[in-house]
Amino acid sequence: MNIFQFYKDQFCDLLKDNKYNCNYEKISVEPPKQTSFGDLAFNAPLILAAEFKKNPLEIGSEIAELIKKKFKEFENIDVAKPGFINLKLKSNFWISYLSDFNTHNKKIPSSKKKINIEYVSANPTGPLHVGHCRGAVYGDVLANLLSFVGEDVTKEYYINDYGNQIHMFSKSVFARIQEIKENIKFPLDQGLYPGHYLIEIANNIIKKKLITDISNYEKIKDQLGSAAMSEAMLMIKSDLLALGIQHDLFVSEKDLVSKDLISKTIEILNQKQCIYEGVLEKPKGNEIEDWEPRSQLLFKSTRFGDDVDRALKKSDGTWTYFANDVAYHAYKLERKFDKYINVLGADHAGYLKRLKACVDALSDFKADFECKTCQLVKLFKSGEPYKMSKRAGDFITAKELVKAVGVDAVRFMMIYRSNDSQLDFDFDLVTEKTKENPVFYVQYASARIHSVLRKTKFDNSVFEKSHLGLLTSNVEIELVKKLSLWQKTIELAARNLEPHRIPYYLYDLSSSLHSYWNLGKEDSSFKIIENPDINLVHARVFLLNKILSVIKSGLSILGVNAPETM
RNA sequence: GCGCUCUUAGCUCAGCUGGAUAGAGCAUCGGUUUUCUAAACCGAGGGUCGGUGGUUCGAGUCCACCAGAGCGCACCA
Repeated sequence: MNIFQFYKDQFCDLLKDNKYNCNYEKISVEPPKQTSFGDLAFNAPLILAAEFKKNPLEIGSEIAELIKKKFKEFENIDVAKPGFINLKLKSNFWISYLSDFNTHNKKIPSSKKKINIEYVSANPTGPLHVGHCRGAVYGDVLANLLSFVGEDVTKEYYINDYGNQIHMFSKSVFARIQEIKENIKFPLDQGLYPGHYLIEIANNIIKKKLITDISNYEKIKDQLGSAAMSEAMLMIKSDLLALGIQHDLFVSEKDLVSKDLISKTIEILNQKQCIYEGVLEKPKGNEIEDWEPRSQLLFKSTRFGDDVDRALKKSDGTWTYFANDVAYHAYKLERKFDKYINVLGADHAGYLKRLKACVDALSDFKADFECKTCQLVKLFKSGEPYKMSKRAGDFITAKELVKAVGVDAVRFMMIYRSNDSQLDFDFDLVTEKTKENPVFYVQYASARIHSVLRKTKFDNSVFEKSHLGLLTSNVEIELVKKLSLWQKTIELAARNLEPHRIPYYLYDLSSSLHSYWNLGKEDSSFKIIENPDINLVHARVFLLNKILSVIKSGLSILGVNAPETM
């Protein structure tokens, strides 16, 4: 239960019943700035004061009286300075809260939202590199989070397996095959993909006998292209698996093209009068040598908030990449989701407005379509920027990163910052086994609790919950209060698509746990296991179990392991 | 030139649909251990929230302008 939401609803009903009408959207029940203020801060006096043109403190004491009359679980109700009502819940409220605490909220099936989330969608021309990792993890954690709060999530990958780059890729693989089979040196001056992974792809194609006759490139290029791409996709899927990611659906651009979806979609836009033949202005700023004014088929994206209209056809008359993408989004819309999320790298941010524009055009502004970008990741090693290898086409792959620091560290750290902020990723820090490493710190909390569970062999089912009343110390009640922030945290994270709130919360909870743990060193009455009162031991273990369940749930949303021992 | 994102403690960053005295970690300084996992804990100092205006009872949060950083800017994908 989210107690803040619960009391907000309760208090709003109370206000309504007593004719305190206002914009209830503005009313909030939140944790106060300082714990000394109590457990809940209710801002109604500030909102009502404006509405009723009265002193907030005066209204505050009226409402405080109403609350006092109706609710018995508050130990203290104060009206404070600018116009807050601060409420402190009795400790027996927290005890019963703990007793019923659950990490999940049941969601009524009818309120489930169908959500499509597209992420990674890296080109099928080679393995994932480190630059893909952040968006990949962000998208995946978001998917986990939305599933956790009860939504129906489809994880989607769009494969750009069509167009020029695929020809170049296929030529490159061909050159590598020639190099292997006929000792023809790989040409470095023809703009081919130089990366070493192409050798691996070439070898696989030879090994699997996917292509045997290499005498005439033109004759086999389509077959070779498909073979090379499916090899590349195998690489990507294996990289994703190493990152703990599995998509539900892979949509192929080539399929959309072969189903003639592009011209069909463009015709829809045409009927909506969003298409015209026109000439784009020369972009300012960066000089383009071979620029020439050109009449092209254009999408009127400026009507939907874009900066310029966008080309749908190239000068040779074929569809642009964007035209295909419009069709892809039409295909998404056709499948009727309640919400569409698209995760992109910061380097594609410039693409965002035209995507939104085409979705708005196709859906008549009805689709809930949101693009999220992830800022770049800067790699560090012991505080120094990490230099990538200079060899052309060589980069740190996702797999190398996972191999170097482990999937837990990669996932946790990639999500540890707001997606809008650039991220420093330090290879050394994330493998340290000290509290400086947040991954370790949270996992250590899990291991500590497990160690207690092992020693006490405590059986939840035989525990008499009435003994929870033995948890009388302030720190224990504070721990329960911290647990109560869990629901709020995931709801906020899910609503705003901000999964970074979860590791922050877990860090905070772990810190409270470690702190609690160490009390026993100063004062043996705080020892959890070595305590004469067996019922108190059980009550404390019950509390630890609930903390563990939150840590486990949180880490499972992040896709990070919660270890039993370390 | 235009667009998107960022600017909060020495460093790296949180900060909820605008709310009370702006929070963590690192670093610095000082304490706690014959351990229920010290791979931990406790304490101290440290701030003109990039700048200037505006909106209002109230702005780190919203708006405008300015400055700095990152990313991107026909037909590629």
